[in-house]
Amino acid sequence: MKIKIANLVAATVRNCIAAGLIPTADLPYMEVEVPNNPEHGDYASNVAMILASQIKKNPRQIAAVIQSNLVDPENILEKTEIAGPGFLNFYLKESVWQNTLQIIEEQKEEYGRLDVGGAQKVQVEFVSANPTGPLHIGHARGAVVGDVIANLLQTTGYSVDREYYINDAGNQMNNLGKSVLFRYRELLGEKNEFPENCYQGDYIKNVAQDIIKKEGDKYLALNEEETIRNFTAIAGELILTEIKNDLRDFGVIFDHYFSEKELYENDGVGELLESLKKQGFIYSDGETLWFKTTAYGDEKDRVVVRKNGEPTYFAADIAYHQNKYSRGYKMIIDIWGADHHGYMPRLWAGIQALGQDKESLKLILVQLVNLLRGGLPVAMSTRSGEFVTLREVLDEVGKDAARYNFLMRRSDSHLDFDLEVAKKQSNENPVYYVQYAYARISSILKMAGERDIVFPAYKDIDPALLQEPEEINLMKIMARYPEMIEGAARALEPHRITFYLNELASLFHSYYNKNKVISDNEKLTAARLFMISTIRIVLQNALKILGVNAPEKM
RNA sequence: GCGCCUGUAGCUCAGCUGGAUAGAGCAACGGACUUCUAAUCCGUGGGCCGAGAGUUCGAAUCCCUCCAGGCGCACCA
Repeated sequence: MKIKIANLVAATVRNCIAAGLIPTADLPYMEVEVPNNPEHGDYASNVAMILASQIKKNPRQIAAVIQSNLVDPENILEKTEIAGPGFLNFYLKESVWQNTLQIIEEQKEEYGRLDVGGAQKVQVEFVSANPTGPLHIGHARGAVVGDVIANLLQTTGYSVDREYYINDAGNQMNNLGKSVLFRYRELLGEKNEFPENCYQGDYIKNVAQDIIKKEGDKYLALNEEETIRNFTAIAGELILTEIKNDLRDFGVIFDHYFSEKELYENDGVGELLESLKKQGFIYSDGETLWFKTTAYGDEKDRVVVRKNGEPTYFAADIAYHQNKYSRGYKMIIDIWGADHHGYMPRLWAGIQALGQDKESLKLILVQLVNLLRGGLPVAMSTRSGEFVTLREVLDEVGKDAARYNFLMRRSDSHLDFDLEVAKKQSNENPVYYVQYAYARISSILKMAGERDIVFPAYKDIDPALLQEPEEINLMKIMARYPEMIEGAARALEPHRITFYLNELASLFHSYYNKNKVISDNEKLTAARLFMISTIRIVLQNALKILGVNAPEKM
């Protein structure tokens, strides 16, 4: 709808320029938007003011010229007004809004599905936590944000893959194996001091226990180095399986798990460094190899091969991103914890050295979660093993409330997550507010069925009966659903959906309290049943993108 | 010291990439269940948009300088 108005304005301005009514000017970049104040029309445009500054004329005069020459081939305008400093306000015919009821009913779960992406290949990489311990609350936010961004892009016509990068190569994995070995010995009665830099969490004991159960004490007699390698592999495998299970129960399913280790095994890193060296991006200071990231705006160059001959994480990461591009992705989205922001210029430099456009790699920072319980901070420290796991959050507050809570804020704003509030089934918890609207509609439709009221077809209702202000507003906001989705997808901002849902649910609850849907008036009942059914469709489509359930009953 | 993010109602946050009189939820206060679900609704109060200068028809939004909080500044990942 917004696009229709924009096109209509653009066509009019072009006509006016061609007819000499407006002194020659470029067709400006202009805004068509929904005004804050509904008294300013359904849509408003600032063209006249933009043109005014270009050609130095009174914006209201220009607006008047545009207004009197408006072309409206589809006859959707009720009236237009010139207001304020020179806004053009457009009021649309009610039939336009009523017509969206039919569109929604016809398209059902397709309503809001767009093809702005043109099937372009996109990869979203997220979570990517080291398999050295279970996922905790901090990973959960990134998991939901990544998942919903992927859903959004999918629904707007991109071909999306979700990928998890397994950092299974560094020395933190070696520490994991070591930690398990210590617990293993401990459980088998050997006394030893547990080293500082090892993982303290109870899950390490569980892994050791598991090994004892399956293979007994045979590792006590074996070579330590080899045992650590074995335990690393076993523990990594077990923990990764747990991570996958947690994510699955959180509603997050990945298409690929990409192993850093395989990158080395296939010599991706070595080949990459070789080719970058030929292009002059790599130099040696005699002991280490440096990447000239300053060539692309990084504040200093970065080491890619250490003194001891081992490539750094950064080297592997460039190779990884080269691999991504080689798989044909046109847009690559990485979701990171905000504590990694210092790493951004480095990676952008890396992919530009590969000949890729900086714009093709979107780096999204998700701020850390501030975990509370009843208003008081919950202490968290990974190393000591004191942290709230994703599993505990799932058990305590459930998937829907957890996901919704993480989606209620812009991802670059800090988020307080209060376990007590998230768990409460009350008005403090917005997820229920939205779900309740869905359940209420379902309940009304069910009631209508029980009273043998046949659900009407669009041709059998008279949408002009929907004259209540709340009804008009409901139709308007539903008509804007696709625009909201497109905006959220373009900006990669999932939180816009929760705000939209809250508004739609609020309008519905208000309407519900004021009006009866099922009444003695058969025609009115039919029209209202039809409308609330379309509300239910929109609620369902939006909730589906969020990965939150839409319950028939609550 | 340098860099990134944040600063909007008592609290938690939106504000659609520069628009018109800055909005929600919670909390506070007062009302509405014999009714299609009260996990709801209706009403009332509440603001130097961190501060100061600047850009222009127009700034919470953009530029600059400060102030405050968070996070980074590895041959860790």
